[in-house]
Amino acid sequence: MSQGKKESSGKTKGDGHSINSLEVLRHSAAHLLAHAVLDLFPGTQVGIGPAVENGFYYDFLRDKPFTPEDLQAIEKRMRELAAADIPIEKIVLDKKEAIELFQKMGQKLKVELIEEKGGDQVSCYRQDNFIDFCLGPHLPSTGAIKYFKLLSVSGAYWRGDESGPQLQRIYGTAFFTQEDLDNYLHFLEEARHRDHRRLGVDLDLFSFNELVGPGLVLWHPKGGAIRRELEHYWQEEHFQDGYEFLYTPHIAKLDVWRTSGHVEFYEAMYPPFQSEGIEYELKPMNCPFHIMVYKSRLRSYRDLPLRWAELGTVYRYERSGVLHGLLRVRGFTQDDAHIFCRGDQLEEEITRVISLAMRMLQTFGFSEFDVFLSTRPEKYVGRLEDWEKATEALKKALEAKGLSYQIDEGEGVFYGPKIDIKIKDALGRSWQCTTIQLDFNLAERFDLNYTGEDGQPHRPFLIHRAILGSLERFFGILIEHYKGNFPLWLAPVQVSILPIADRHNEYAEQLDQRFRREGLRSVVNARREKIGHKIREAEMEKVPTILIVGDKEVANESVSLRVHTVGDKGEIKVSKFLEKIKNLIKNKSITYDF
RNA sequence: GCCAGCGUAGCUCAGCGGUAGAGCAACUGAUUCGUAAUCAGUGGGUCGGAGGUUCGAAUCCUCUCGCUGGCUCCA
Repeated sequence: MSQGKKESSGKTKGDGHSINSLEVLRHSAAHLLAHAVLDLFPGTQVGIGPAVENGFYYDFLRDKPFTPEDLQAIEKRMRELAAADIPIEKIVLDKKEAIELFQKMGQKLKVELIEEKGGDQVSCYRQDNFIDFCLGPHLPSTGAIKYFKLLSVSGAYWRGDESGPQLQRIYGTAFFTQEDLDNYLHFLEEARHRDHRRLGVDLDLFSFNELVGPGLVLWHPKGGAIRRELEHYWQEEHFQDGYEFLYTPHIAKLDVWRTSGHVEFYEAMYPPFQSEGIEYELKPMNCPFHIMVYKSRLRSYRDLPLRWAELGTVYRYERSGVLHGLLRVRGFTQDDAHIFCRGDQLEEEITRVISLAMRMLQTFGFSEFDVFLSTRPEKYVGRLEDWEKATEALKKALEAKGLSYQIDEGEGVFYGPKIDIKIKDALGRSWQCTTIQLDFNLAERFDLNYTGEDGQPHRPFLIHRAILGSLERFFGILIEHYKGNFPLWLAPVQVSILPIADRHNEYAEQLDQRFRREGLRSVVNARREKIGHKIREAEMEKVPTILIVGDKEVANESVSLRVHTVGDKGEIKVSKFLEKIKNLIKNKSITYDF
């Protein structure tokens, strides 16, 4: 995931070389950070310190770890250095000179960088006693760095190499105005409020358990209600789009993963286990099973395309440090499908998948998409002409849908080109969900064929695709996107009925039963509490519609409707309420518009 | 997996070498009430786990498990 908060400064338009750009400000802030660290902790070596999407960081090599108190002290020192308004000047040195200079300062990492990257002339920036090897540009002086904050410290490998030394990375952010900084800090705060791990506990949606194991999701009844709706919706959309449904096992003989090549190439496989002397393996993917169904009989060109979908639960050994709530787990359910088709059907099939993806994602209220087309990498399998044909089909399909997309040249996986679609959530953050991938590898390894018009065997194209990605992950994204305020059709409890006094309980129960018969998820809160208390409880549970029933409502066959986050909507006839709520649910309306 | 930080009641947290605490939640009783917290009482913890130091450990040390922020990884 990328934290795609939009820069709000307006002073940058991606122009990294304008002196007024946020990028320059942040890069200079990174230098200021390194300057402060060297002031306070002499002997520290500096790595690299670039501006990044939402701020900047600088990497340091030092024996002792930085503590939160150190961070505070560093920030204080930065403010002092900024207040001193030290001029930042560019100096150009001979490469040899530069190496000697940094060698003398004990900055071995910098020497390494200069040796590798520096030309005959090496550009450096100096502010007081701090000198850095850097292309620039920078602000004219440190005084312009006013609105910044250090955010966190973490480990980072030198040059991203796991076997190399580990550095300490200090993250911070900087803006041109206090308002922009405040907005960003507010955004971080808002993201914390929306954190699906927090809301998962508060709303009783799901949990993890130490005994059960890390990365293994337990869906609670309320999360289960949401999943059930997701699955129904998913199945209905796929049925309407001509898919058929498969169910396949969670384990298979290791041999199938040998044939598929996973044993050799896929790192996230769990270790196999033995039974009756045969090795079995938990499935990390569904593809081989679908392929085996394909191969269960001869296929004719008339049979194609075949669109086979499965909500298939797979298990992948993700390294312990990468697990993250529902967004990165070890057992998850892909909304998977495999399409077997002829070359002449390719473009049409891909277009259909894109349409389906757009339709489904829009249903959840996602309206902004970033689309990426990844093309053939250097190392690849399959025939060049198939790659070209498939890549062309992907492009044409995107163009047919009028989607603007970015080409990631050479970034495709080795087995085929692909389209990835990222959605933007309510906070503007990007999440990858949909992926559409051609697979020349498995088609070959499993020797897939169909009989053509000519009576000869032909290799079908195999498309592997997921729309939501995985149910767990998509659930997590939805929780954050809606901030737990699910649209009516997804809300675990849709209606909370609150009798004012005991004598209204019977009426409340009658309503509840009637609602259930209509397929609504409703509950009665007959606790002997004041109505204000029960309203508070329902509001905190984020129940979309709250129905208060007392003497008046019993007499009128009505309810008093209160809509979550909106407030009191007044008295409404039960039949009218039912009609409206059923309509909102049927339309999968994002808002509750009573 | 790596670096760092954190694990005390269901939740949020205090206590940091001398008999385990608060608020909320839960439970019991009273209250029968009209749009975001009625009052009173009660129960609840091998202080993540294991070992060690100490007369004495939630508190100090070691190991381990889990979580968090990153890195790396996600053919």
